[in-house]
Amino acid sequence: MDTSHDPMREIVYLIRKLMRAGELYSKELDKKYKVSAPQLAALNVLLQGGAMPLSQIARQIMVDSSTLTGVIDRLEQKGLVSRLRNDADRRIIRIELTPAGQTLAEKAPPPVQMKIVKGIRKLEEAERWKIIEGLRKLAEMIDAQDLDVETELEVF
Amino acid sequence: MDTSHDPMREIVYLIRKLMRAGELYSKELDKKYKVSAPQLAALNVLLQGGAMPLSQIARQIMVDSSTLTGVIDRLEQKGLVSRLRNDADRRIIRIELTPAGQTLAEKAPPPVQMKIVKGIRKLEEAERWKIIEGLRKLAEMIDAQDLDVETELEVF
DNA sequence: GTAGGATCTCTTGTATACAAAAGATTTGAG
DNA sequence: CTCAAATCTTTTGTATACAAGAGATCCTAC
Repeated sequence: MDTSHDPMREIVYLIRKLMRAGELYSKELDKKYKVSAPQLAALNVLLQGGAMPLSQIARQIMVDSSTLTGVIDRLEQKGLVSRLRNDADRRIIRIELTPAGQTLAEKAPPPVQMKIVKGIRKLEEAERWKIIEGLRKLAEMIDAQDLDVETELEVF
Repeated sequence: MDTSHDPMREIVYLIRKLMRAGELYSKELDKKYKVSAPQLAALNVLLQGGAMPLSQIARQIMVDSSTLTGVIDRLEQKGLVSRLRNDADRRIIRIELTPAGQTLAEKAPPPVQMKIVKGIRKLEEAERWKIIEGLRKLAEMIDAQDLDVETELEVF
């Protein structure tokens, strides 16, 4: 994709590249630790926050509940978490780490795009802050707007 | 996810958020134009570069060939592209836009994360360049390294 | 000319992802 | 108290994604 003349396209291209790196990192994690990045993300949330409902984990790692159901299924099959029906409100299923899950969550790398982190580590402090500020601004923009494809036909 | 005290985690969190925005944007595109973001990306590459083999499209939009097979399948079912067996080298299948595909590729928004683009458009010129430079650095880092999960256990 | 490797596409298997809707349960309005 | 609305998890359907390998075809040595 030729991005040499359009800053807009270049940013999008670069973000796409970062996304890919994240996906490849997940595959690598899966090979070495037998857990994917989303699975590890869930384990980490549980390690930090203790047992909690599925919906709360979903919010924290920003995936749909229906997606997380499958993720938790696979973690349960591996014996890393267990489901507990809440007696006070029987709609809620509390997910908790098993001892094996706790051990893995403590020793495994964080559920993130490590290649990116490696890259960031090599940057100067000032560079790092420039990136953070830029990304924060983008994230704010995304929060503030709603999705609206229709009105954007003339953008490019 | 609490990112208040760790710049590393914050960057990763923000990138994750941008990734999600891209996915949601694709769903929205699909609803309005009946083509997803990867499908539109393929159409755009064809619009820019003319008919070309599947493998070349895959390289340009940075997906695996096996992934693109399915994407092209769905575009073909919708009558937006057609497959042509190359006579000189019968392994190669040239993908080309149909008239309908051409029309759609010309009128649809670019195959990108429009929410992000909308955000970027609102930034000052200087801000914009800060972000681009930061992302470029990250992308360079990612290019320069190989994936290595094992040695990263102590990072956090 | 032919055997072995390289290349291109497709198939199979697994894991995300979301939307929409279903099922179970709780809450709230009247 | 009861019935409708809201909430939580799961199911179903569709679309990415990659790895590994199969199948077809081409190319190179010999």
